[in-house]
Amino acid sequence: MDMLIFKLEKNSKKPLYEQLYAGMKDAIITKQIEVGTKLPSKRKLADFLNISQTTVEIAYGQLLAEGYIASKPRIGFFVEEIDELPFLENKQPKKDLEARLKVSESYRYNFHPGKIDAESFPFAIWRKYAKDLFDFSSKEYLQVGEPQGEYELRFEIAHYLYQSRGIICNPEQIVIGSGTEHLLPMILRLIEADSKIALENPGYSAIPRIHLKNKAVPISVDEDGLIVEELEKTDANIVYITPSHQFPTGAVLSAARRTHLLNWASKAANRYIIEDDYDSEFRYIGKPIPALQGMDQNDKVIYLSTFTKSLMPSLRVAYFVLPAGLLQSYKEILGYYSATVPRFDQHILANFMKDGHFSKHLNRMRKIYRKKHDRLTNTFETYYPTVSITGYHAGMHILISVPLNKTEQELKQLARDNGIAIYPVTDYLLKPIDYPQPTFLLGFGGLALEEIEPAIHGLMSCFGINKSQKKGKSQR
Amino acid sequence: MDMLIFKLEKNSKKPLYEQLYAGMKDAIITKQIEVGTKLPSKRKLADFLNISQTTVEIAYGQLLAEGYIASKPRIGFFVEEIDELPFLENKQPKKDLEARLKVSESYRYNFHPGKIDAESFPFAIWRKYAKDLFDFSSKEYLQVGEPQGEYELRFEIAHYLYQSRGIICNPEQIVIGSGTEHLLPMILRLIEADSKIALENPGYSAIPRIHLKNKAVPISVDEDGLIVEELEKTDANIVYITPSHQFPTGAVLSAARRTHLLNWASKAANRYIIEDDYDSEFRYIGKPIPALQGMDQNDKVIYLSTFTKSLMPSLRVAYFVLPAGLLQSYKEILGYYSATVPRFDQHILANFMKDGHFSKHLNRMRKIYRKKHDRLTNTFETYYPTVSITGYHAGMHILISVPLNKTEQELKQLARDNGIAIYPVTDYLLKPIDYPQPTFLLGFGGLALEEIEPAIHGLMSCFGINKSQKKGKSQR
DNA sequence: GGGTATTTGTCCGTATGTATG
DNA sequence: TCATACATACGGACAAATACC
Repeated sequence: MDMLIFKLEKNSKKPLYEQLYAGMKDAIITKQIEVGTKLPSKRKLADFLNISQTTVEIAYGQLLAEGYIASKPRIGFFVEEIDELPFLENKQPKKDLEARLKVSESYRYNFHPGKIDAESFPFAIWRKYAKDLFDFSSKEYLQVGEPQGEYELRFEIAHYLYQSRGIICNPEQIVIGSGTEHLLPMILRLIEADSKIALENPGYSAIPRIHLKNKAVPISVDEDGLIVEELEKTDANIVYITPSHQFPTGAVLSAARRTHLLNWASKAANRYIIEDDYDSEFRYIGKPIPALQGMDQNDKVIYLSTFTKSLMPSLRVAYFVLPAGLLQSYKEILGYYSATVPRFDQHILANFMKDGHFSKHLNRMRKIYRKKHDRLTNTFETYYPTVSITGYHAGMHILISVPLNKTEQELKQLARDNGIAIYPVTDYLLKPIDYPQPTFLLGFGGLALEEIEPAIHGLMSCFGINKSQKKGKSQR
Repeated sequence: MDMLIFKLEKNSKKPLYEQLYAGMKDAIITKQIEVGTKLPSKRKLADFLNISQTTVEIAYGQLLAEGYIASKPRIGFFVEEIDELPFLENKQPKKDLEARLKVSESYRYNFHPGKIDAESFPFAIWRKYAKDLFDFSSKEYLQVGEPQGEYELRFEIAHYLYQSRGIICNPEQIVIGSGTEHLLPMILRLIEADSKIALENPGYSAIPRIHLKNKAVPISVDEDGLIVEELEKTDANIVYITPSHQFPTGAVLSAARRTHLLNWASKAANRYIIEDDYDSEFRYIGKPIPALQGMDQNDKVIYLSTFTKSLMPSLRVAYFVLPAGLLQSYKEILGYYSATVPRFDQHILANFMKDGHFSKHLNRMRKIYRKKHDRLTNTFETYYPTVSITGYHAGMHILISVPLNKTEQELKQLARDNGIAIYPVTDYLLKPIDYPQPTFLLGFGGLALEEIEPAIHGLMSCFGINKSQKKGKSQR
């Protein structure tokens, strides 16, 4: 005991027992105390160190719990044999974490379509819900949850879908997962092993890559959305579509095409429509576009959506709604899959929605994004009338076509060299399309309102496009 | 103390101590607790109810002040004789909280192999880290994160793997995702489009279902683990294996087989080994089994693991470590996938690990699970010597074979009718195997230590197996 | 060798500091 | 400022193991 010299600092921010615990653990690991040695008794050590018995007791208790020592009741504590790991020497060289972290985000202006307005997110409220959850949740939440996702969240989603999208479903039809990219393969497995899937061209780029094996069929898109007539000519039996705001063109599937599409699906048992409603929450003019799912009478539409845009990308919560007819197959084929979103997060979100914060947030964001959207389009219309804009009036991005003779990749690089990130539409092509002019996606979610104008001016100036002189009205 | 069931609601407007006080007072008045009974100590009760000692103290103090209990310093609190008040009849009817709670977990004893010991989880610490994260994290965490997962978490995992599994890798090789079921398809896509995968039989049941399309080849398992000779005779080029504790048999892949397997892999460019190290953290005798990955010289082993058992299932964090040679293909083929675990959770876990809580927790849990494991095996050895046990000495489950002439499904149903859930090994078969006796998995993670003996007695009695008379030592 | 004092881990009630809202 | 609750720390009571006489 004499050699056990611990420097305990009573005024340290670390509690006494922690210091004692750490010191002894270290001594044991480094073999300063041999295996089998009897440790000084609680009282002895407490006396020696001028601390209380309880303090020693807690420290010993911790060592005991972690297996460093063993207790023989009424005899003493003894140092245990530690499973020695032969490779514990020479610590791993520390990587320079800081340097690494700087790499990712270095753009002055980033027009990434996946960015949201983080500044306007009600972080304080979310934090409160998160904290409350950890305060009040039971340990049951540590165990594995329901495969389809927590009932409470599915309930809130069903409620939300009914209120804002006119979709009638019950929580049993909803399946929660992390990200549409991961839900889609599940849906495909559900429908049929060797389906042939039709995709919008251009379209959400991750999709074709997911399904290289299922030979994907590209279908063209015009200003009325997916060209259903073209789909009919193929032998695809599944179509993945973004009807309310086609990604990336922004086209809305016309009413005629909607009924046409539903008819197409009803003509064969193995035909299905996967409706991705990823950003329908943000629509700035006219009435909200009802979901295809709501018009479907034949259990043909699988509705897919996500909180990525409407809340935050990092939460990774997405879901699909199964038609009643597919519920049984779901249970047989996919029933064993565990939901991929941590239960804690599911409940935070469910509580957040239950108290109305989600709808409130959507209403707020709609206004904010509308302002950004208007600023963006107005800036182009006012200063750069030669740049044509498509994909108006909804979502969190638009498409611009610039009257230049350079390639999209050249222009993209040019912009990046000037600290501006833009995204060529060709990145989203499954099959080449000849665009008359270089065309880019501009996502405006991640830019502050005041940044939008300077960002556009910056972009145009590095493209060599000058401001038009007829600078009439500035913006609404 | 066991019968003292209080329903404390943390989010009630009534303070905790008030609820506790009222509950105890009620119990004393209604004579549910006899006069003179020693109440549970502050610590015990606080622990049991998951509240602080002080809270219990205040409640006891109030009871003390009102004369319901008396305090014997340093001995305990004792129920006092109460002048009975005649007008205190018919309390409000008991809420059927129990009924509601029963819905989800209707088994008295559930031997599910996926359950962990939630009671021993350091929830308070986890909660602190969660809260801190929400307090101090920036809004940047709302945006989408790195595809492979947050660097900080990958860094901690790399460190952990080095320290405890002898695996040398850097964070760039690690990919984080939610659940091994979702990571596996990614790995398969990475390696080759039309690989043929070999699986252990019996083995982790979700795997074959994931890969119905890739024709899976079952390979038998004996007491030394996967029979590599059998693998060699097939044309499979990928093998999925659980070397450190075969699921479900518990066999450890022998040293000879290990080198044999690595040799097999080195013989063709497209051969790979997927090493699932799902529960290697818990090993109760002998030295830890080093990972195959550490012995691999040819970039043939993809190491796969998860926090499901070592921390909690509901977090859904799993990861794989790519050999350096596959990094380039990863970036090309899978680089666009977003990590599926919410960034918040990734950072909570990373911070938790950084401060050493994860290793601490593992050491603690190893001890706790060892106790349960010993209790489980001792009970069988002592009372039911005709039941043979396999899959010893590691993990969170064992295998038992019962000397009965009924089918496994019959016995399973029999047990369930008696409120006990057990899991037939045949549920994990890819190809039928004839077991001489009905064989079941018993996962002991989710049962409290004290529940284990009664659970076994209950199970055996409904099977009609009597206790052996030579009840020598009860248990160690 | 049997009784007794001492040592020991375990359990306990109490007190104080601190964070939160 | 106050109520609530948690973390930390103190010192005594108890019973079993041990050492001593």
